[in-house]
Amino acid sequence: MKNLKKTLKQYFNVAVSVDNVVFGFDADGLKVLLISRGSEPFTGSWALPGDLISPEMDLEYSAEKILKQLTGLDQVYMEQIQTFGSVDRHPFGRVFTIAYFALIKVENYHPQAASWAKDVAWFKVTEIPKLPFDHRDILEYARRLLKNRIRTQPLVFELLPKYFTLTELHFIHESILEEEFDVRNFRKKILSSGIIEETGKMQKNVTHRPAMLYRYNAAKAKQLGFEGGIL
Amino acid sequence: MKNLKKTLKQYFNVAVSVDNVVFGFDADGLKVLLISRGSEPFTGSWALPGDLISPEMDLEYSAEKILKQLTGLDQVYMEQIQTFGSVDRHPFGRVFTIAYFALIKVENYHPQAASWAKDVAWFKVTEIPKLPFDHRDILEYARRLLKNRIRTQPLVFELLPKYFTLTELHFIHESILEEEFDVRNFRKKILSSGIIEETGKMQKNVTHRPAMLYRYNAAKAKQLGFEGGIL
DNA sequence: GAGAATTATTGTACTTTTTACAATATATTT
DNA sequence: AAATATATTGTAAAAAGTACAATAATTCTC
Repeated sequence: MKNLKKTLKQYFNVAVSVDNVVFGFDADGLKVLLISRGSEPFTGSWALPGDLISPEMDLEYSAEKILKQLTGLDQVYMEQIQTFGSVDRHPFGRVFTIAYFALIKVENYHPQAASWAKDVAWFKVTEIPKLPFDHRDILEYARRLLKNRIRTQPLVFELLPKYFTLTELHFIHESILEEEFDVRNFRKKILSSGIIEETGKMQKNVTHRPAMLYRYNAAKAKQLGFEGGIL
Repeated sequence: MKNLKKTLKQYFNVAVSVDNVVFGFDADGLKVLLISRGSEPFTGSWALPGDLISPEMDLEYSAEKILKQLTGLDQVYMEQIQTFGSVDRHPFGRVFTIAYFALIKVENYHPQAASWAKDVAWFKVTEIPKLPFDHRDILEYARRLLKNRIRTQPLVFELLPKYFTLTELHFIHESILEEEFDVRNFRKKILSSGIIEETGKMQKNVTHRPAMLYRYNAAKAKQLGFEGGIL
């Protein structure tokens, strides 16, 4: 047993971190939240928000905590996407990182300083600066995953405000899927699915014909089980 | 910097393991490979094949190595599925485990002893014994993932022999999806997809009308990009 | 070797879903 | 009042999905 313990010791010699890919959406398209690193290594570089995990903290909780520190938001849609474990991905030693993605409504977003973040900013997914570690790979992986998920799960509603127009819904699908959809067919399909409902309200302060506002009907979506997805 | 190093030390105090969910398929249905543990903790218990990762070994390589030791197989379809990181999932300390699934052709399988496995056996996915750690959760997660993937990716061909009958292909879909498909419609659809092709060969040594043997056409599947999947 | 047993193979009509395509409506601005 | 900007709506044709049952080819049994 003594021997076993000694052997074990060499394994308990690595670290694990969490990195979050935080997606947001506005009139400009799909965005990702990056921080300017406040600690070594790569201090000052734009990077995915992440941190090492304390040995006494649960994995999920660690991911949520980072997001909370950064955005002040709780109860955000998060999903674990992949663990990256190349031997040399971190200059300080062997660090596995577990990537999560989070979808937030930009309207609710309140940036906050964090010990590990000197600055925070949204970047269009098509205009990402050079990133340290393997963060670029992680981000691309997250984009692919989001793209794959979006057709079969109602994730877009995590990114849109509570009330939204069909045009916004249309645009977010086109942004994420990088593909165009016919206006009439899109509306027909989304409306006949029953997962969104009219609110009776209209768009205000726009310089053109105001659109009707819709809202997501989570109960209906759940009831339908979302077989086959939205589009 | 000295201070930083000291702080870091408390993080480099965890271990990471890999656990593989190895699926196989035969006339009985979908199977999972379990080992009888050869080391502490839970020695002698049936469990998922897995091991701690050495700090100097890449993640992917670790997962492949375990499978190789166990089955003698190389170049097997493997995919990372999820990382499990509850604080108390391992009695020896904080151990994150990264789960992979592997799909193997039972015909190629040659069981081998490994230091961490006293015994190896296939279990029907519907008849799994009590498992240690959170292996039950991992297994169920893998089953769900396989079920979701199978409609949109040609994974079944990783589980079937090189030459197979349409009845086998039909049965494996029904086994994994836990759902029945009409024989005529199934055949019509799979054949019209173009991803399998006739071999001209027939089944032999069967006690009834022999079936035609087909083979997967990977080139065609790739060319089609598999939009929409098989079923 | 005739009939039984077992699995393999095939088509058609109906329903549903997807696709292609363009004119009109409602608001603000000039 | 006209120009500008975006919102909203329908129809016909094609493709895909669904429901459904009879016949064919082999071995086995007597």
